[in-house]
Amino acid sequence: MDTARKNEQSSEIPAICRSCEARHGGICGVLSPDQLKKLNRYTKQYSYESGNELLSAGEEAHRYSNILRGVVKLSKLLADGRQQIVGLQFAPDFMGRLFREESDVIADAATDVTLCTFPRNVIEELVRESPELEHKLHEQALKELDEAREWMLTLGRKTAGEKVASFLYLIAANVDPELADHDGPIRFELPLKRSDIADFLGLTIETVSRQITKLRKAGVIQIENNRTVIVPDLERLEAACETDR
Amino acid sequence: MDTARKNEQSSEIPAICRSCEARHGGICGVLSPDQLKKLNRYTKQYSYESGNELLSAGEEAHRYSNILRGVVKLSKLLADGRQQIVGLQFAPDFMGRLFREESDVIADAATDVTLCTFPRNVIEELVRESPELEHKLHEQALKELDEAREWMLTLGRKTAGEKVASFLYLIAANVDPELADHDGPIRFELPLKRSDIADFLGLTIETVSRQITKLRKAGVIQIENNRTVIVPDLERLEAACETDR
DNA sequence: CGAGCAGTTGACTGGGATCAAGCTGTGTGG
DNA sequence: CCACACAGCTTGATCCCAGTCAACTGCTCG
Repeated sequence: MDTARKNEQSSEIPAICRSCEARHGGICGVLSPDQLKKLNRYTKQYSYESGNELLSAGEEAHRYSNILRGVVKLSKLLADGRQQIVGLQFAPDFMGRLFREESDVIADAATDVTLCTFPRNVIEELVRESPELEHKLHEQALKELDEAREWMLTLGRKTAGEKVASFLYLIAANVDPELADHDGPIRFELPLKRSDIADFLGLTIETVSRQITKLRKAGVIQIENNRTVIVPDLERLEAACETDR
Repeated sequence: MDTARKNEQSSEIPAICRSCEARHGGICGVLSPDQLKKLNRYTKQYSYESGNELLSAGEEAHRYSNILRGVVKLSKLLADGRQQIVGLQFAPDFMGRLFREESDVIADAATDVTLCTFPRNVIEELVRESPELEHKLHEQALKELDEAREWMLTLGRKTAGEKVASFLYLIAANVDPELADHDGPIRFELPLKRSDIADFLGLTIETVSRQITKLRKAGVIQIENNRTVIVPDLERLEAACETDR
């Protein structure tokens, strides 16, 4: 019977995976119990404190990862130290540049982070034998491309005030996606400190600070403890993302 | 015999595909003769003059395309008309956002463009039955993501002079990839007019013009006819991409 | 208590935007 | 053939937004 077969299969799923939240949204969701068992033989979990480097540019990445907890910032550097954050990744995203020896971005823990890591070659072999896995990763890449392009518009054409509003909106939407059509106030922790926000927006920390103050004085947001933000009306914040001229 | 079999197979490739240059670098290269024949039943070629719109944001894309000739710009708009180019595509790139009803970018012909187009559902069916095709498209998506992130660094952290140098360097490298380690002068046509360059760099046309003049006076580039550029020493141009402070 | 990090605020500066004029090539019609 | 219009580009004068430099607050940790 079908349900019996399902139960039998799921009983073969490694215990550590069965209790793993990343399995549902993450790439492991498309793997068969056998594949999960194979992968599980080589996985290792690591935890990092906020600020630690997970992967540096040009370094050969021996392992890929799922993000189980926390926020990872991907950034790029110029020779003289100027920095730009080019992506943020949240659980249960897959992290790592497939089909390439080395990464050209730096990955840092923006918050405390836990990763479930696997060796390059194991993942690449699984990708070869599982079109579903490749499809899943392909979709994630397209999603990241959409996000990067949206962000290029922000970086290239928005004012400082609009940039800060856009960042807050991005976090508000990402932290609680199901609140998108919810009308009440939204409250969340910023995963980045001011200097990271500045690196994300192509601004300085002073400008970020001033624009946050401005949004606060305009009543669009409220601030607690520098890191906790309350958005009383998400639509007002959304409007601030592109009307500041 | 193997070679005989190959010849027999290749004789089944549709004539129009056999003479198509995009087949080698493009996605069609991974398709079997049978798949090519199937696809070929639904393909249509279209040509567009520079400036024409190929696809508008929010519009449902019924067809995907290979770019056979020309340069396509992908851009995004804000409500008040501010524009940002978020990607450039050259032959033989594949064009279209897979697995999504509608595109969130506008595609315009930056130069005269010829496309080989196919219906959405045919491509998506081929992707489902051919892991090689999905892999090829996945790799292109990752390449575009790398490019987008490189450009985010330029948009967020470079000065106007560095931005313009970076753009010229990008074109010089893309137009003639095999000239990468070639020492002599490089000469090429800019595929974009000044206003497009400005939209690509997040600048105004006046600033673009001034910075081009500055590079010309510094001897980094020479200009003929506003559109033709000569780079006597690619390394000097490369240096100008991130040392302008 | 002091050291040090994160954030805010103020005064001043400067790079790129804005506004405006002029230049150059190209096509069009008399 | 010239006169004209127009689009693409350049150059100049001025302005303003965000960067820079600096001082200060608040918090945490030793």
